[in-house]
Amino acid sequence: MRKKAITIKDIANQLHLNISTVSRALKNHKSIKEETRKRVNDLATKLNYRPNALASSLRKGKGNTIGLIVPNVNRHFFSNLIYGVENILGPEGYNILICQSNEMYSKEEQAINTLINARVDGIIISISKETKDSHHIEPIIERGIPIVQIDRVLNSLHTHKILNNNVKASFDAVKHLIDKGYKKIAHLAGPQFINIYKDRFNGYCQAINESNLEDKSLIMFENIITYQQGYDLANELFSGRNIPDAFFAASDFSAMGVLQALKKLKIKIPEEIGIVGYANEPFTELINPAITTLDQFSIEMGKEAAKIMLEDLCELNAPGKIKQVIVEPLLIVRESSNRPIK
Amino acid sequence: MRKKAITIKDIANQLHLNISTVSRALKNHKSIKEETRKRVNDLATKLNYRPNALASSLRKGKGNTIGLIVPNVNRHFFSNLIYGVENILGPEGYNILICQSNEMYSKEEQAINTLINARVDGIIISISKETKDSHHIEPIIERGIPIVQIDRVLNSLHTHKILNNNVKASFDAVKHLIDKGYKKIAHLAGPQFINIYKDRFNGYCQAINESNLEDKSLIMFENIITYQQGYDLANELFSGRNIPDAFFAASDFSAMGVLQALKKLKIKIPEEIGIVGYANEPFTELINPAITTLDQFSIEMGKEAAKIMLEDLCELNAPGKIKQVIVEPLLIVRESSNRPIK
DNA sequence: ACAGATAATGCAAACGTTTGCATTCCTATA
DNA sequence: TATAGGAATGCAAACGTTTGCATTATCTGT
Repeated sequence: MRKKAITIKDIANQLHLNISTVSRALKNHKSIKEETRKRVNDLATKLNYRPNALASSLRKGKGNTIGLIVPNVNRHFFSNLIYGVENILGPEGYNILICQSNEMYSKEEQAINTLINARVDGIIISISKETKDSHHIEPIIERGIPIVQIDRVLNSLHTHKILNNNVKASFDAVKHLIDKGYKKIAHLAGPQFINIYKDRFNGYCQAINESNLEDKSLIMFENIITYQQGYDLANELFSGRNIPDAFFAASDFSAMGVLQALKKLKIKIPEEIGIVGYANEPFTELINPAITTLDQFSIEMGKEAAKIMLEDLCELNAPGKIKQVIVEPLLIVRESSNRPIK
Repeated sequence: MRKKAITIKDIANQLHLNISTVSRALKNHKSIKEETRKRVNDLATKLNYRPNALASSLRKGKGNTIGLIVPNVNRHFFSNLIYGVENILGPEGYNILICQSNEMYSKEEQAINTLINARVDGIIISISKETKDSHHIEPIIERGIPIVQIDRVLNSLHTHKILNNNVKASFDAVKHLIDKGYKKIAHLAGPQFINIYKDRFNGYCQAINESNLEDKSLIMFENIITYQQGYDLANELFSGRNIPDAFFAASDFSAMGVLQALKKLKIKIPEEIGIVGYANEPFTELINPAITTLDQFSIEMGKEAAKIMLEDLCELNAPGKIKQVIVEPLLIVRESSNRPIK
């Protein structure tokens, strides 16, 4: 039973003005007499007039909306990205259209179509696990829609990018473990076809190789990123003999799994075994011992993406100029790796 | 340098058809010959045609978009709500426009305006802390835009509501502690002007009052919802004499604070002191001892809200019929309160 | 071969703005 | 007094669809 909305036409009729005059009055156009402007605005508020953004967007050819595609909105890292993006773009008058890929290529493709059809002014995307080619992204580029890739990116795609320096961060983390006197450091890695996990592994390798460790062999366990995987692996390892004395995990969750397993086994952390995680999940500082980890500044990353988007939208960037922001994660040393140096 | 987009007009011209025919062909209208339908569709894909959703929405008077207003997108509970909503509404072809109030009335009001102007088909909202009147919500109702309140609600407002049964859940939690033999149960409460915290306090009161405890006095500490507040309070309490033997916290974070403080003090959990939190934050099951808590089914709540919205949008609901869904949280008993009953 | 029905397509208005250009109405100046 | 010039407003097209109604093409049965 929705009653029809008030339009500028209604206002124009009541005031015996032309719609164009009303339109201009509402936009504070300079060539409108102060008096009529007031009359128009007064009536508008009295009638509870709301401009129809759809009509405006259609006419102007842009909708003040940007699309955001993430694998999942409820994962800590991604919801922080959203938060950052919204915090910059919201106050600038942009609407945020949210899409989830649920880690599926097909849904990502669908989301892109939706956003193109909605005539968004720009798209910020963190790609799904399944995404290995940019076929579905081409239409965005063809249409000249500004696009920013964030964290999980297709390197081959020539777009703005916001990246974490996963290599450096991982290098720092492992270096820190070495400095603390750990000599046999294992890496709990994520799937290597995802750029961020690959990079974390590389950082680990570099640090080991550049070290003065006698034994520079790499101990890498792939696909250990959940709590349970970490927990099980630790138990398995410590029933054997050749055991590492430190873990650098590509995920806080697996680090947590290891930590809990070790605690049950009465192994002293950090005295006997050191642990470093990745992502600075909220729980890492709440647990005892608190877990050393890397903060990714996820909110900042979202903000950076939004800023670059904004620059593109306002055409502040030289056309075709590609920007790349590398965010340096910060090693947060906590108890789980902080043993006195001998 | 955005080249102009293909429209049905372009297709019509190339095929010497009328735009209305093209429009109908693309929509699989029955009165279009199979052959022309194919010709149209083929050319459309060849030209990479994308329907302009703005134009369509304008013409049809509805945009297949729903607005979602939450205090913060990156809080676990709210991002789960979003996840639930998106999971139902996305596949139905609805776009989700996200707004944050940042717990401010003014931003909430602004968000509502934005959404009305965008001509969303419906609004799902979880109100901010500051929101105590519904003045800013009236315009939504006046316009007959379907609205669903979720979790944090204005009770006085006659709208669909998705609620957690905070009273019952809290009652259960405290009852559980009593059953486990705890005799002096304190409540760490949130700000009492927010409905959910008020309800949790009420559930606590009821359980104590209905119990067989000798001492039925209520021990309530208000505004203890962060980790630090819980931590500090516990330390303060245990330096005195008259100390509780169990805590029911309205927040997992303060429960965690208490737990860590007690662990440092070498107090045995759950043998000496029992702890129950609220919300089933991820960390509650990762810590040792794992924290007993209440799962709110936040994703389910989002889904329920979306479903009711969908019913309204499809006019399946009798007009004016208000629905209210009460989600019953589930007590998840873990170690922190699970001592053997004497 | 033709009326009448049915299938397929075309016409034009409408959705609510924005905006370049045209028009009107003043006021100031020569 | 005629007029240039600016201030204020009006006119109408355009944005890209959708849709009721009108029109034309095709078919059926007699």
